[in-house]
Amino acid sequence: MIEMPELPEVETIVRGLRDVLCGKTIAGVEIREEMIIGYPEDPEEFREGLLERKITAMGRRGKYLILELNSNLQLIIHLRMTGKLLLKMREEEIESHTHVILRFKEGVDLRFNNVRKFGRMYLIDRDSPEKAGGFAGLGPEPLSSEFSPEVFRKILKRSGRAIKALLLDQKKIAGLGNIYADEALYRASIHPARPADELSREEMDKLYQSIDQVLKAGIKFSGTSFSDYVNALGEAGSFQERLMVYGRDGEKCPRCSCQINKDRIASRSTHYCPECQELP
DNA sequence: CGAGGTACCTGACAGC
DNA sequence: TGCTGTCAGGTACCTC
Repeated sequence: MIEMPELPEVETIVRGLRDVLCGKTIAGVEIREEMIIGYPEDPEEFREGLLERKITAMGRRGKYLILELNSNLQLIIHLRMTGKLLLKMREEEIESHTHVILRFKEGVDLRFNNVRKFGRMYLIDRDSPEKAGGFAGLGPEPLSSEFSPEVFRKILKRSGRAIKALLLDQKKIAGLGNIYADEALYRASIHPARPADELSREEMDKLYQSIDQVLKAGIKFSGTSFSDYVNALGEAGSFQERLMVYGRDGEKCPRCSCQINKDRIASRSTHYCPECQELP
């Protein structure tokens, strides 16, 4: 199981759940913590809306999971900081911090588990994405063809904000979080506090490539797990072993051997090498 | 529009 | 041991 998911972790979760859940019908919904339900406002409406619905497909957009249901409905899930989706047999003991349980006719449970209760579930009509939090306002999907180097440069040129803040802004680019933003900036040798519109064209293109590479590598290694969890398929993510700067403050930079810094930039803890990622 | 702060909530960990 | 303060991978909302 994976905690605190960014794009690669959510993608890993979707891949692990898709084959198991597609075609299954929701026979019961247990809401143990109402604040998790983001839409409809009435949790009972959420519960009744899900009953007898079949999951027809699963996908992802940014850090949101999408469960396609019949009757033109979508169940949109955002795990925020500590959310997990656990696939369990109905008779298995319910873990603490389990807030919503979808029970399938086939005897399987999908359990939404979330220590900090920041995560949300939205049941919406497919044509009303604006009801699912920031879902409708997401920027381009970084691993899709719509996200070209040209599109990326335009986004950066329109803003004088710190590049790190821009990378974390889901309205600009969907799916990057604090880990992968730091890792992408390190790979591109760009200081996180640099104003976005002051990067050279070469730096912008290098950062574009770094984002692509770090996200694909994250997916390849099934995401980053900081605890000894496994995903729905029983696989543990291992990308934490390949992080270059995140969580490695005080250690030596793999490139130049000077000490990795941890500072507060764009109101977030930010890891970088002061030597390779110099301010001009 | 953006920056910066607060809020949401709980647990882990460091320091005393 | 236990108290206190700080921190955590995310986002929404507020004010300036």
